Amino acid sequence: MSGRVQRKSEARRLAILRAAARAFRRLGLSATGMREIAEEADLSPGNLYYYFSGKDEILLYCQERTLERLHATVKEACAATGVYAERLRSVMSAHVHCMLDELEGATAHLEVEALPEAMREGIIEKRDAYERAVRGLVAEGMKRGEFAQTDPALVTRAMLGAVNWTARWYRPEGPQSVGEIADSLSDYLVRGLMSAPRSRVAK
Amino acid sequence: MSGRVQRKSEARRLAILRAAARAFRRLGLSATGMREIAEEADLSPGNLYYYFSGKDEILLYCQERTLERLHATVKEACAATGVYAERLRSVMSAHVHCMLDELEGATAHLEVEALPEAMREGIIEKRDAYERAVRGLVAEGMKRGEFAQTDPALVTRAMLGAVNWTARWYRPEGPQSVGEIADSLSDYLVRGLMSAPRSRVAK
DNA sequence: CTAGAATTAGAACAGTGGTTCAAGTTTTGA
DNA sequence: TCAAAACTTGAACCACTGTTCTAATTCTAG
Repeated sequence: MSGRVQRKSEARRLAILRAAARAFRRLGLSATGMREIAEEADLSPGNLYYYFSGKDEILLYCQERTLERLHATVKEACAATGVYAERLRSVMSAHVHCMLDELEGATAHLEVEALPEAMREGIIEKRDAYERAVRGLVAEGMKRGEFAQTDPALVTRAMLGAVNWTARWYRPEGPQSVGEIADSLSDYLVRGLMSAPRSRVAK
Repeated sequence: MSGRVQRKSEARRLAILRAAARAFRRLGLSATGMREIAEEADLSPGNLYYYFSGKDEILLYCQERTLERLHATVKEACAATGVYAERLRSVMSAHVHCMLDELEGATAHLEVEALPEAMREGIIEKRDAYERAVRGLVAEGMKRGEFAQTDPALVTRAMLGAVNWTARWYRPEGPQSVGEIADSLSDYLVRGLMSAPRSRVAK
């Protein structure tokens, strides 16, 4: 039976993708060459081409994997019940984890422009779908009066910018854990949506 | 007198830097080669080396210029009087303008890692000084009770992330002007700081 | 055990992009 | 007007990086 070998090969592909994601996160996308990916995945540069057609494809799969994870969490939040504030918080928190977690943290999806024209379309569609879903939560929360009335698109982009940006400044050796960052950050981002009476509390 | 020619040369250097900043913003940093910069600045590739020692130096000056502009605005806000909410809003708004404005918009400063080791230090110092100043406004607003008590560092990074991210999605042909984006965005970001009683307004 | 498939390595190739250079052209100052 | 300085050019150079290729090694199935 060839199922065995195929499964093993599939696992290897995944391992390479994870290694690539690590390398991208550590060195930055443009600074990470095939040789670095090979090094991180423990195989020779030429061997990468047995599993993937090239760097572009590796990048493509990295981005797809991450976007699918993100989409899964927001889909869950859409289906959930409860106040929108809590749902949005969970999405933002998961997003932070998705980028910073030791093992599966990924940042390659932030640079869509690095993909060749032909591959971009699908990724952009997925990314937009995610953004649309988040915006849906924001908009619905506004409609219900739970959030203040503002431009949902703009606010959504602001939130996503803030969480995406964590990849730039987060350092594992820092004082806060990923979980703490995820909590505080999502807290702040959702608080800005609240339609609380703007009472200015002096002193 | 050689003052005349020197002044003209200096102006040319500036024009090149602006052209480079435009190219960086339009094509992305790593996708912008010396040849593109030359094209945008209307001179030959080789000629760039008469004014700058290389691409690294161009990038360095681009980043310095932008950081100095940013620092100037936050310095002003620190010296100003009035509520901290308003001061912070003005800083965030200026930051957005600094990145998106038609003529002087710059984004190269977002990629410090692209600089060679030797040049990084100074830029990082400037960048951190800016961040520190913004954080100072946030922290002081908290101490005065104007803002809710949270981690100033984290919130500051969230705000900067949100404004920096605008460079990724802003399109000049979009429906909103840079000014509108700057206003709405800084509004949202500061609202999240407010220590309003968390009254949940139902329905 | 062995033939064939699957996998791997490492050298060589090719395009790209930063940089250099020698030789021109324009500008300046006397 | 003329020589020196300032400026400009375009081709050539070179290191780097994605990729290909061939030969070797490992694994699988009968």
